[in-house]
This record gives sequence, structure tokens and C-alpha cells, in this order.
Amino acid sequence: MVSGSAATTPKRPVGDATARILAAAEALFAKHGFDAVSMNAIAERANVSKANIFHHFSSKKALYLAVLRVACRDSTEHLQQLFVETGPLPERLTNFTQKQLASMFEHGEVTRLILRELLKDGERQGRDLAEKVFGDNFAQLVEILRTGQASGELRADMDPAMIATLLIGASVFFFESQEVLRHFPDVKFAHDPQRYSSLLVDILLRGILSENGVKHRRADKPGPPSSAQQ
Amino acid sequence: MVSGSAATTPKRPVGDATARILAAAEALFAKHGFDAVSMNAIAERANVSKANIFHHFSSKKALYLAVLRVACRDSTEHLQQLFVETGPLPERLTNFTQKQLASMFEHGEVTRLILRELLKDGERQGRDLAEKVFGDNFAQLVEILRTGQASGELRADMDPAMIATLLIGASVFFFESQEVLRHFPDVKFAHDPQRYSSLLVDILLRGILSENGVKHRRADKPGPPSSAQQ
DNA sequence: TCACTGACTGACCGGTCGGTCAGTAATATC
DNA sequence: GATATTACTGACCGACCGGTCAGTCAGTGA
Repeated sequence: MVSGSAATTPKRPVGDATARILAAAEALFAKHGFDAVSMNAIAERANVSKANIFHHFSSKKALYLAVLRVACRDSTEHLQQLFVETGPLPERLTNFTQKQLASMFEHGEVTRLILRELLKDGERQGRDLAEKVFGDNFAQLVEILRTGQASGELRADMDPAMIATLLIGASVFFFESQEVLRHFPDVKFAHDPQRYSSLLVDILLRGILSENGVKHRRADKPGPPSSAQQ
Repeated sequence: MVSGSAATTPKRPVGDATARILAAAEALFAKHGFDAVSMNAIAERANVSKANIFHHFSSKKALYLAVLRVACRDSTEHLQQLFVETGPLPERLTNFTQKQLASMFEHGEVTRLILRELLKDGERQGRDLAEKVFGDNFAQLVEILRTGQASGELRADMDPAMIATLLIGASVFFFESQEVLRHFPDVKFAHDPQRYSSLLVDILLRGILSENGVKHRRADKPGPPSSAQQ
């Protein structure tokens, strides 16, 4: 199927039809969602007949899943490049967050596609794929945080999963709502993801770093203690 | 809005048809999105003829905008009840965050509808409505934070808009991805929004509170200072 | 009594949807 | 050259889409 037809006959069919279909579908699905995209539109963009799409993919849903599968594979690759093993933890966290956000924006279509799938309720198959990507990224970040706790750089009494959720959530939310944030006069970082992640990590660090002599231990409420028991 | 009457199906049409249409449309649009919902489905659920919907609303898009308008009005009302003027700032922040998250889950349909609109790219009209709600909530939170800075409870060198974004973003992200988080073994708070907001505010507070003797002033990087100049 | 109105409906419209199919062009195999 | 396989297409299908329309019906004011 993946006949390496690179640079052979550039006259008529430029590139493999399957690849063109996938690319067109990815762009349209990411932009408008599954239901708002017709097979005709995909065919037109991919410069093939609609019937040809059904020759390569058994149904619209199968095509969508194929697109999602490729997107998740690519996304996982991108995310695996974020991991940095060396250096002090603040630097590693800053690095991870900034690269993560940059990667999300760089591959905006893929990101949007996966996020769209993530907040769906039905559709088991699709969400499992997106969940895998998300889970990998999550586990990677938790790993960094656990290392930081083990080395004493981070407080041991905090839940690393909570911090990871907060960190990833902040990035995802910024990606999703950047256009909206742009319209708020109070917000000065809407146009600058780098600055946003700097501010983000800075806030987080001052809260989770243990090196400074913070003895503060919530003085106002008898609420649930932050019992991160492991 | 939370009109029961779901499992009864009385022989006569109870309630105003317009209200029933709006309720049915809200539920379906929130769950599946604009394109995946047909006028037939709305008519069936509202127990009216499809033609009757067009008697009350000029088009499908007009109906959608009406639904969105109602949702935004309701949402604004709910959000205005979050504001607490008295008490120490940590308590106010905790209160605000917990109530905000609880309100999002309590009115899940409305929330989903607005969030869906928020992360769209096109569609000026719809997003302006959602942006208004979001902006009000945002401004409210910034106001709390500014008060805290003025009273000396919060560090003055931090950008309140950044903290507000982080706080709201964490809530939104939790709402969106709760189902997914549930599947992660590391995550123990997925089923408990109250606990999540407790942990969230706790982390934030330890970072942004100035009352304790935190003299820590980033010791590792010459990176961008958090120059929140107002 | 009667004219008028707005809520409401079933039947129907043109168009588009996802999907099928018979057939053609190109390529590989013998 | 004959043949089998694959890539691809235009024409077509039934279902359903958003939307229209003629007409029914209950209420209302004169």
C-alpha cells in the first residue's frame, strides 16, 4: 500500500492518493468536526473522486479513525521529544511545559483533533486513542515530578498527579482559549505562549518547591488535608 | 430549566411549546453539537411538529442562537452567585473555586454548550455570547485577586490575570477531562470535584500567598521576571 | 355570528448526505 | 498478447437534511 512512489512520475498523481485523502480529512475534521465535514468536501480537497475514498476506506467513520490514529501516532512522537532527563527540576519543568505548549501550537490541527475527541462522551474507539496519547504525556510528567520528590527538590506531601493535571490542564486551556483571552484587556500574555508557560511554571514552582523555608501549612480551614499518601 | 417531566409523556402538551423546543434543543445541542442534531430529532424530543419549530424560530441557526442566549443568561446568573465579599482571601478563593466547579457540573449541559462555542474558530455571533459569560467570570475573579493584592494578602508582583486564567483553566479542564482522568490510576481526585478544587487552591495559595515568610525569589534562572505592572 | 389571528400540523420540496456499482485505465504476471 | 489485480471514476441510490406551504383549529374581540 505504501508504495514508495517518491519522485518517480511527477506528471499526474502527485503523491499517494491515500496520503492526500488522509491529509485533507485531517485538516477538515480538525477544523470543523466529524459531522460538519462531508465526503464530497474531502474528495474535492484531496483531488480524488468520492468513490475513491471508499475504495481506500470502508466508511466515513473508518476514515476518521484512520486520521485519528495517524494524529495520535504523530502526537506521541512529538510528545516523546519533550522529556529531558538532566538538569535541576525547575529547569526541566520549564522546559517540558514550554516545549509541550509550543508543540501543541506547532501541530495545531492534530492537537485540536485529539482534544475534540477527548471531550466527547460517546464513541469508545476514538476516545481510547486520544486517551492513550494523553495518558502517555501525563505519565511522563508525573515521572518527572516523582523524580523531583525523590531528590528532595519538590515537596513530598503533594500529589504529583494533581500537579501534572494542573500543568497539562493549564497548557490545554491556553491552547483552547487563546483566541478568547486575546480579547481581554487584563491579559497580556495571550499572544505569547512562551511567556505564559514561564508565568505558569513560576507560580507552580513557588508553590511546590521545598527548598525555601516555607512552613506555612494552611491556617484557615479544617478542610481535607492534602494527604498525598504515596 | 430543569423541568422534570422527563419520563411521563402525558397525552396533552404540558408547558409552552417554545420552552419545550428550547429545552430539547439545549439538551441535544449540548450533547452532540450543532451539526449532529437534526430538526426532526428536536421536534420529536419536544413533542411538536418540525414545522412548528420553524413557526417559532426562523432557522436552525436562529434556534441554536436562542438556546445559546438562554444558556449564557442562566450561566451568568449562576456565576454571579459565586462572589463572596467578606472573609479572608484564602477562604474566598476556595469558596469561589469550589462553587464555580460545582456550578459547572450542576449545569453540565449549559456549560458544555458554552465551552463548545468558546473553542470554535469561526462563528462570530455565537462566540461573542460565550465570551461575554467567560469574561464576566474572569473579571470577577481578577477583582477578588486585586483586592487580595491591595490588602497585602497576595503578592503584589504577580499578574492577577495569569492567576485567574490558571484557576479558571484548571476548573474548565477538570470538567472537560473528568471522564478521562477517571481512567488514570495515578489520579485519585477524578471523582471528587470538591477535593480537586481544594488541592488546586492549596497549590495556588502556597505559591501566591505572601503572608508567610517567603523571601524566595527564584534562585535558578535569569528568565523573564513576573513583571505584573499593575 | 363572524372575521381575524396565532399556534400548530402533515405533506411535500430541492438538495445533500453516506455509500454502491459497473466499468475503465494502468500495472504487474505469466 | 492474454490475464489477473489494483486504482480509480461517473452515475446513481435511498435516506435524510433544512425548510416551505396550504390548511386546520381554538381563541378573541366586535
